[in-house]
Amino acid sequence: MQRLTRPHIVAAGLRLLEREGAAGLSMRKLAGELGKAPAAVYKHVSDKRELMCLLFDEVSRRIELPDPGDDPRTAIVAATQSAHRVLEEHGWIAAGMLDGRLLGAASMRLSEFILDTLVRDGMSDAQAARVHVAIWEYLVGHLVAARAGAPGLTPCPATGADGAEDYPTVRRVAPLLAGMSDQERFAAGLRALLDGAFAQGRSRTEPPAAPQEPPTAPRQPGTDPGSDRRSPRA
Amino acid sequence: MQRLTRPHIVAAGLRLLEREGAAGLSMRKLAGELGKAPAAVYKHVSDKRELMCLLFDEVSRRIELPDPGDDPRTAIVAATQSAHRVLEEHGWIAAGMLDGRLLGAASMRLSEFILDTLVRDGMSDAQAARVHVAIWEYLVGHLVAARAGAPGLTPCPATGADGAEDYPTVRRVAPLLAGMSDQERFAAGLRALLDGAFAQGRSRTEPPAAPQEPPTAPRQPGTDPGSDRRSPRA
DNA sequence: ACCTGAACACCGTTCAAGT
DNA sequence: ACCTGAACACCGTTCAAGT
Repeated sequence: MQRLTRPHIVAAGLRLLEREGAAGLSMRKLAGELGKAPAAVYKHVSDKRELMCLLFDEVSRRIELPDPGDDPRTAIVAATQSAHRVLEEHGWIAAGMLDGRLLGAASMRLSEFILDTLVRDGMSDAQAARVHVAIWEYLVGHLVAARAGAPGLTPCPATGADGAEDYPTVRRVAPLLAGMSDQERFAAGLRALLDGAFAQGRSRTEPPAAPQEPPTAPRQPGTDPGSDRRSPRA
Repeated sequence: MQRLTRPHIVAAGLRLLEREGAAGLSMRKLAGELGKAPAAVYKHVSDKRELMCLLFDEVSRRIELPDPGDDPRTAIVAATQSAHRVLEEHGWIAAGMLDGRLLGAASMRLSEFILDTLVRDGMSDAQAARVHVAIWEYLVGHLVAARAGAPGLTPCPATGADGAEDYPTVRRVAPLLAGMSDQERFAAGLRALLDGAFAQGRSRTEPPAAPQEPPTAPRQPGTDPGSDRRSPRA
């Protein structure tokens, strides 16, 4: 009866996702939810991936950015924690994350905030880029790993990993994770990452190369790290 | 002609994955690759997920652990870098990561190594658990995010995120990432994470709570972090 | 025991045809 | 313009029946 619009589609998609999870969203069910034929959706959205982008963007809009006045570390932790809280409510995001290109306008807001805060604090553009990506990767990893169960805690059956005798430390330590909230673990890891990054940024301008090179890692010769000059506006 | 065995199935699965990627592996194609009917596979493997576990375990076996003699940080970076190198060769692992329970015997080896190294260095069991999970999450995040494209670099079309005018810092800084190798970025982020974690471990035994609480984060009252005593063997 | 054929209940996507 | 019906080329999984 109603004419189909993109906002309708996005709303129905989120409803379906909330109700049935990542596996419950299909173009066919979405059309059904809207009382239309499957093919009708394709007049408004080119792809299932485009739909996922739209949905991710809608959710990302709810990420709150704090006042950047404080300590840069504090501001970045707060912004990233907000992103973590918003995104972890939607389990399907972790699943969508890896067919790629989910990033949209709303997630760019977070990136801009983090990068700007880092550079304003005096970090070089190149170092800020590195730190920002590391933060994003840690966030993504936390979201994905939280869905999958902590490592060592929940082994796959039928691979000969009963988890017990051969791995005593895993066995002793793994239960300790149960008593910690996800939020707290995330914040602690994030602060560690930032503390380390700020310490790195203070001691050297060049990307980490010579000091404490790990023994197994082969050195790659021709990887020019590019311009590592200070930003002109800092 | 040949009788079907689990090793045959695993080998064929890896072949298919290498040839066609994550989306190219289906139970039906796998059966076809082996010259059998789809249903035949289910006599040897209960599930597609069990198959994925078997495949992940096979690949994880190739992770190399260094001599734990050196500096704990160096040893952990080397082990995790080895895991990174092994796992990033197989793009399908990122995809498989999040229907969960992929962890098996081979990935437990890495967990045991990291936890053991941390505890042997004098870290409390609880702190070691936290740091280990953070490392794992960063590794997973890096694998997933590398598949998806760096944040801010490759926005989704059709969300109004052309990436240009509203996000000047992203625009200026994003290209700098292109000149850095994945390996180097990963190692840098990992070292930052570890540096921060070791610094945290040195300054306090309790999980991070009071100092520099971010403004947006609501405090959760009843989250008992559990026993944080030293390991008896350290 | 091990395997096949056939089916069940789904997918994303396309396209001629209708209104 | 917007939508429907029907189809194409797939999925994972099950199960009676064959050898």
